[in-house]
Parts: sequence; structure tokens; C-alpha cells
Amino acid sequence: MTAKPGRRTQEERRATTRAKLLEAAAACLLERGYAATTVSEVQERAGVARGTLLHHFPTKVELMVAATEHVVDQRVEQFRLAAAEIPADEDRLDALVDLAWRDLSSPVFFTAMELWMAARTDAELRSAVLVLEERLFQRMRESYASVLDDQAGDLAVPLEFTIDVLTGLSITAMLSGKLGPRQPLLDKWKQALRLLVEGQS
Amino acid sequence: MTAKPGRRTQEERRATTRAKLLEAAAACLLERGYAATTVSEVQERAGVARGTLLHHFPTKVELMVAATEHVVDQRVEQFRLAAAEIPADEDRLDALVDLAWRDLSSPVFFTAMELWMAARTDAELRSAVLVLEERLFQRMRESYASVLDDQAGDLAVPLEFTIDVLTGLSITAMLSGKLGPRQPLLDKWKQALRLLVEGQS
DNA sequence: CTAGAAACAGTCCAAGCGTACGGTATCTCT
DNA sequence: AGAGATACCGTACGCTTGGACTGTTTCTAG
Repeated sequence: MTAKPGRRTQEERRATTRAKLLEAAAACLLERGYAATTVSEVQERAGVARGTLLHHFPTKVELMVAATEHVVDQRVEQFRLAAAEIPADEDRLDALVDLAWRDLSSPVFFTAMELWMAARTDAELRSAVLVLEERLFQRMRESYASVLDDQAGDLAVPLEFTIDVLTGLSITAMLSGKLGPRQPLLDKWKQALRLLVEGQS
Repeated sequence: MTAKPGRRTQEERRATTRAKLLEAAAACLLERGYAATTVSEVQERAGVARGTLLHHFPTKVELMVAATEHVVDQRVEQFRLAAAEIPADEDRLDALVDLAWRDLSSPVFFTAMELWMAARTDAELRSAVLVLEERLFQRMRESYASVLDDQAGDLAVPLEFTIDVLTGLSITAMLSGKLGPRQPLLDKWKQALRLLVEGQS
């Protein structure tokens, strides 16, 4: 029964601080990259004291693992929201492509990429990321399937191709920042996808 | 005119040492990742003295830039060799997919990815990588076009899709190390690619 | 009111990067 | 061919920063 403002329960205090830390870590990963992300900077960005971070995450890897989980949850959540906003009268395949592109070109995606790349060579981080990847892919596929009305999984292969194409597109356009002449490719892929779906049935 | 073995010109000495350093840097990037790559370890792996590395590359970024160039050249070279080995009687589209996959799942590709990701948040490295990326893509497209006998560029779009699909495939399978259920996708993409090429003409 | 949890502040140790300097091999000019 | 100039190699050092630790204070819960 803590109604007084500024009077929060322990769990609330812990949660808000933890959230601030994870948000700061994610922002740092996005702006500075994994290599330049230090616990000191995360601590400063979060506006907490030195020992506070240690209290929540004894080691840097534990912070990174938690940050990964946070980022994954963000991606899943953004994805669900975007999927829910799709108008019912829109073409399902076009909607799928737009939905996937919104995810795969978003800042959260690049933040996740930083962690994924780091996990490749860091055993501890890697084992944690692997199970989170499983969860992420699972949830994503569910949302995709709901957009397509494809419970049977008949469109699994074209879906996989769509994800991979857009992933590749996002990566290859990462540095220049702009899609450049690849922008029309999104529309072209919509056509191609339709062709593939018709062709396989 | 230095014919005596063990008697090398300055330029030769410089070149071999430089090559050893770049090779060591690339190996370190692949095994440890960018974040854990230190100049000390590169120096140890190369088997040279501390100041030697510094004489060639005064700063770490300069070393990384040179390493990027080295890795890019390796990719281009491996690519040309692989392209030359393709038997004349093989289906051109199938050959294209295999060729692209050999590149995009190779160790050199992941080494390059480390540098690409690092370049995203490092201004100095980024500007260097951007011009190298231009060169890389240019050369790659030339080789691809030669495999396809497509000087006119009619197959540019399906080619782009192929590269992006396989890039995405490689990335999403990066952590688990094995393609898993995605292995058959390579064959499925060959079919899809054929469909796309026929469909657009 | 007291026990325990959370947040704060200051510090230690190790490692990384960059600098300085002496020694040695190679090139070049006469 | 010899001597000076140039370029390269190797070692030792200092500055800075990152990551992990300990003690103290504030706040919540019973």
C-alpha cells in the first residue's frame, strides 16, 4: 500500500533501475557498437552509481546477456504491434514484406546484430544468445503466419526467403545508410514473392 | 639485383612483414572478433616485435583499414578462382548459387563482417570501408556476370536477390554454425531463381 | 524500530595503446 | 667498392582506461 509518490516498493525500485540500465546498454550498443561499449558508459548513461550496476549485473557479460534479452523482447513487441496495425484489406503478401522490412531495417535490429556478432566469438554470450534466438524466431514466425493466415505452414519457404532477402538487403545497405538503387528492390521482391507463391502451389 | 637467398630488398622485407601482420590481424578478427582484437595479439601472432607493427601501422585503426583491404582482396581473389573452376557444362544459374554460397559462408566473409560491423560505429574505419565496399561489389558483380554471360545486366535483379538471400541465410545460421533445416533451402532457391528468371522475361 | 535490500561513492589492478630510443640491415652516391 | 644516408627491427616505458571490489548511506518491509 504505497500510494505516496516517491514511495515505491523494492521490486519497483529494482525494476526501474534495471530498465534504465538495459535501455542505456542498448543505446550504447547502437551508437558506439559492441567494441566501444563499456560498463562505465552504460552506468553514466543510466545515471546511477558505479556499484549500482555491479549490484544488478556482477559482470559485463551478464549485462550483455540481459541486454540481449531486452532487445529481443523489444523486437518481438514492436513486431506484434506493427502486425496488428496492418489493415485487413491490404494484400497479405505485400503486408508481409512491409512488416518484415520495418523490423529488419529498424534500429533494434542493428542493436541485435551487434550482440549477435559479439556472440559469435564469445562463448558465454553465445550460449545465451542461442536460446534467445530460438525464442525470437519462434515468436516472429507466429506473427508472420498470423499475417498470412498460414497455420499449415505452406508458405514457410517463401517466408524464409523473404526474411533472408530483406536481412541481406539491410546488411548490405548498412554502411551507406541509404538503400540507394536498392530501394525499388522492395517492390520488385513483392512481385517475385507473388510469383514464387503461385509457382509452388 | 639481390639473388642471394636470405638477401632481400627493402621493399621485399617490408612486404612480407606487412603480409604477416595483415594475415595475423585477419585470423585474430575471425577467431576473437573485433572487440577482442588487440594490437598486442596481432603482433604476437605475426611473430614480430612491438615497434615493428607500429612502424607499419602507427595506429590501430590504420591496421584495421589495411586489414579490411587485405580481406576484401582475399574475397575477390577466392571468388575469381572459384568462378574459374566452374565446369562449362554446369547449369549457369545453379553455378551462380553455389558460387555465391561458397563466398558468403566462407571464413573470409565473417572476417569481413566483423570489420563491417565495426565500421558502422567507427567514423574513420567507416569511410575507408565504404570505398572498399564499392570496389568489392564492383568486382563481384563482374565475376557473377561472367558466370551468367550477362553483360547486358538483364539478370541484375535476380542476382541481387540471390546475393541477399544467401547473405541472410549465412547470417541467420551464423551462431548455430549449422544450417539445420535451412540446408535444403539452397536447392529450393535454385528452383525459385529459375522461376524468377523465366517470369521476368 | 530494526533487519535487509537497494543505491551511492571512491579505489585497485590489469591491460591496451601510443612514444622514445638504441641497434642493425639495406640502398645509393661517388 | 666504400661510406654515409635511409629504412627497418627490437626493447622498455608511461599514460589512460576498463573492469571488478569494498565500505557507507538511504530506503523499504515486517
